[in-house]
Amino acid sequence: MGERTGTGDPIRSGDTLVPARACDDRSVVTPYYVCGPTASGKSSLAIELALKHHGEIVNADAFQLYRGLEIVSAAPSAEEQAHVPHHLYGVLDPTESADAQLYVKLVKPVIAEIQSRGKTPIITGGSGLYLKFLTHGAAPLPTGDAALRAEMDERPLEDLVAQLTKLDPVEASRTALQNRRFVSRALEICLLSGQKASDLRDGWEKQTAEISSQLRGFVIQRTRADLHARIALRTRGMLDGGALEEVAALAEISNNCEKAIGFREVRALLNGEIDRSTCEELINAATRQYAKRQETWFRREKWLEPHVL
RNA sequence: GGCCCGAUAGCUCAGUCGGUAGAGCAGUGGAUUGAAAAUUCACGUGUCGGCGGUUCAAAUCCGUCUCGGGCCA
Repeated sequence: MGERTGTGDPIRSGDTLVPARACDDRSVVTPYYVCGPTASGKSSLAIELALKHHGEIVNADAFQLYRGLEIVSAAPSAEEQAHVPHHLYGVLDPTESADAQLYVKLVKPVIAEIQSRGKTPIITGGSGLYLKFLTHGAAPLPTGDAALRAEMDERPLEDLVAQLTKLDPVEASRTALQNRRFVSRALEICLLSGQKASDLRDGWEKQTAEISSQLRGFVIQRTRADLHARIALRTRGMLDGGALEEVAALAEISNNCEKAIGFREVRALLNGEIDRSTCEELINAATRQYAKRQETWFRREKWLEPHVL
C-alpha cells in the first residue's frame, strides 16, 4: 500500500464506524462506505479501517469487477488483499458485461454474508451509480437489451427522440435529449415494458432522505493539484508495471473493457499509433476528467461525510 | 556573417482585400434511475514576441530588435 494518511484515524472517532444500533440489532452490522475520486487513496484507507474495526472490504468499482484488468483498473494488489479479506474483485470474466443491476445482485449476498459473521462490510469504490443502486434501491425497470440497443445505435438520434416524444412525452421532457445514451435507455424502457418510462421510473429523491439517514460513510477529498499529481504517479506506475502486457492479453479475448480508461490508450500504443508519452498524457487527462465527474457525483450524496486529506 | 520561415489562449494552430481575434485540446462547473472509468451540457480578454513607423484604424503593411527553425557561407 505504501501510503499513509498521516492524519490518524480516517474517521473522526473510531466508534462511529460501528454504530450503537448494530448492537441492538443482533446480527446486523451496518456497512460502511468509503468513496472518493479515482486515485484518492480509497483502497489503503479501507484496509486501514478494516484492520482497525474487524471489517472486510467489498468492491464498488465497475471495472475492478473484471478479471484480467487488475493493473489498468488499479485494483488492490495481492499484497494489499493479503492484509484483510477483499470481496468482488476480479469476479467477472472480461467477456461478461456488467451493469448496476447485476452489481447489486452480486453485492447484496456478499454484504449479508459478511454481516452474518459479525464483521463490518466496508464498501469501497468510486462508481457512483453502482453505489446509488446499492444504497437507494432501483425502480422496477426492464434490463438492458443488447439487440435492441444495437438496433437503436443504427438510428439517428432525432429519430429516437421523435419516437420517445410520441410514446412518452413526459419522459422526453425531462430527458437530456442531446444525450443519446439517456434517450435510448428511456425509449428502451418504453419498448421493453410496453409502458411509459415516466410511470415506471420514479425519482429517488423521495426516498433519499430517510434512506440516507441510515447510511454511513465518507468521501475522500483532496485538492485538485494533489489529485492530479497522484494520478500522474499512478499512470506512470501502471505503464511501468505491466499494463501493456495486460491490455495485450485482454485485447485478444474481449473488447468489453474498452470503456476502461487506459485500455484504449494502451492498445493504441501497442498498435504503434501513439508513442509512450502521448499514451501517458492521454490516460492522465482521461483520468483527471473522470475524477472530476466523480467529485460532482459525490457532492450530491449529502450523507457522505467529507474526509479531507 | 547573409538570406528565408515562424512567434496569436496553458498546448497545437486558424485569422480573407488593414476595421483591436476564434477553433480543437487541456482546464472549470453541471447533469446522471440497470452501458457509468460510460454518456452528455455549459463556460473563450489573450501585453496577437518587444519597440518604433505608415494609417481615421495594424495580429494584418514598413523598419528594427529578441528568440526558435531552416538554407547559404
